[in-house]
Amino acid sequence: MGDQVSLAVSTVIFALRPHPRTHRPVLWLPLVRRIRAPHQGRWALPGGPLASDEGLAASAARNLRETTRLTPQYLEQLYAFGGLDRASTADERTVSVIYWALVRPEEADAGEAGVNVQWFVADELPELAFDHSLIVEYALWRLRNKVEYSRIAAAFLGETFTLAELRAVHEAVLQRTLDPANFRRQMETAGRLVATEAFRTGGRHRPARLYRHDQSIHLADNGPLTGL
Amino acid sequence: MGDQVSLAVSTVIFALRPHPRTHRPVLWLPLVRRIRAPHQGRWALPGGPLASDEGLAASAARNLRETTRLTPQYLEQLYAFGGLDRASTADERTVSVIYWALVRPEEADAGEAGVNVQWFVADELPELAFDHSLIVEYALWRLRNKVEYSRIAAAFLGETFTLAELRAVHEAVLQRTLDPANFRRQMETAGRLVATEAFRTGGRHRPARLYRHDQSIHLADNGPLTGL
DNA sequence: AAAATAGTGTCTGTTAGACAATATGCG
DNA sequence: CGCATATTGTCTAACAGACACTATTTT
Repeated sequence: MGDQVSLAVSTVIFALRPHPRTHRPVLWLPLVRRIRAPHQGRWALPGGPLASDEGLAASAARNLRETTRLTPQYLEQLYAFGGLDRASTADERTVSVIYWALVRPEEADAGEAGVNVQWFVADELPELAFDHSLIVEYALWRLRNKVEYSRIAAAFLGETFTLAELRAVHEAVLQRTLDPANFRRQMETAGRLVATEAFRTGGRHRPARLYRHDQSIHLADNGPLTGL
Repeated sequence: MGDQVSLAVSTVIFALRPHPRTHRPVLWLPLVRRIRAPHQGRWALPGGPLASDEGLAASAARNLRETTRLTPQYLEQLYAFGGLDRASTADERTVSVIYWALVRPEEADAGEAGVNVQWFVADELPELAFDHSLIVEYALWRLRNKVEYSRIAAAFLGETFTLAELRAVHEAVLQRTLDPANFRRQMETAGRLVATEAFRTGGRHRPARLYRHDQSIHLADNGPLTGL
């Protein structure tokens, strides 16, 4: 005994914020500084051991709330990592179930929650603890993939939004500009948007119509349980 | 104490075999009859507790070998299930990491390995133990999805194969007929096939060219580790 | 020659992308 | 009015699917 496998849950939390230099919206994520060995002092994904009385997703959501004071708009399981090579200085063996989440930073924003928590631009991360650099890379790949065929981008926006706002989210995630005309048609063809009668005014230009997402369509597959 | 979470690994194993009535190739999978409570007597996915000295995928492969005497041609993680509602009569809490695998039944075939192991047609399963019916449904969905954009179908075939053979695999997985002309062009366009100089003779018709898969292309993403 | 599958050609409808043109509120 | 973005229109290349047609081997 003593060689029991322990189970942890960690989460890659994405939010959209302006880049400090370019001021264009980019992906950020919060990391936690490790205060004990192994990898003491390095930045790591927020997470912790799975409590015996909570589900995997619930554990991820709780940890997210404790780390950032935010509520996830979207939460999906990413992968379970359990290789023997993970814990570099290990008597103990840990399997980590990783989730990824999208949040709206507006809500509690710069509260900067915990003292050992700091937000980083997702594409400019330091070397992380354990295999967390690899995990973040994979989560980014999944997000960039999924934004193209699901209504996941909604998680970064409010109840209603203009097509330009929605397009800005896609552009930030995909890191390339999109043709406004073609983007509009793709969204219309996809049939996930519902036009409202309201318009966004205030710019020095023609007001844009506000849309909302069709609530009758599930946001995405949160695993085999909810989605199809 | 005593409320520790235990970790198990189970695998959905797919093979192609003729349907007992129609004789057309369909998906089969092996199940194990439970010999103890809970769900005693019901059929369940092969699996077992994770040994502390083996990785998750290694555990799945070992269990697959012990259950079917077969070597997986393809193995990928499906999902980690850890809801509190899983174990129906539980003092204990179990999180299951599920893998899915493709095997070639020709190899050891009707050995029918263990005495409590039986193969079933994937679309004609009885009610399974725990949430395993849901899990199989999800695995089928993943397989049917993936066959359309990866070279996963290769796992059901030998080193070389005709386009008709490859098409038969796709048809069996997708459960619909495919146009031979269009299928050929799609495979050629995808660029994953390499034509050999050999032909398959023996039918009462024109011989068909044999192809092989481009080895330089990874089979698929076995998680973030191998694939991209 | 007849059968049967291998393999090619052609047509149509849909879609992604590039880019031109028009619409309209705001300063 | 003129700017800036919203919104619509048009054209082309690529692709999927339906289906006709030709090629080649076995019996």
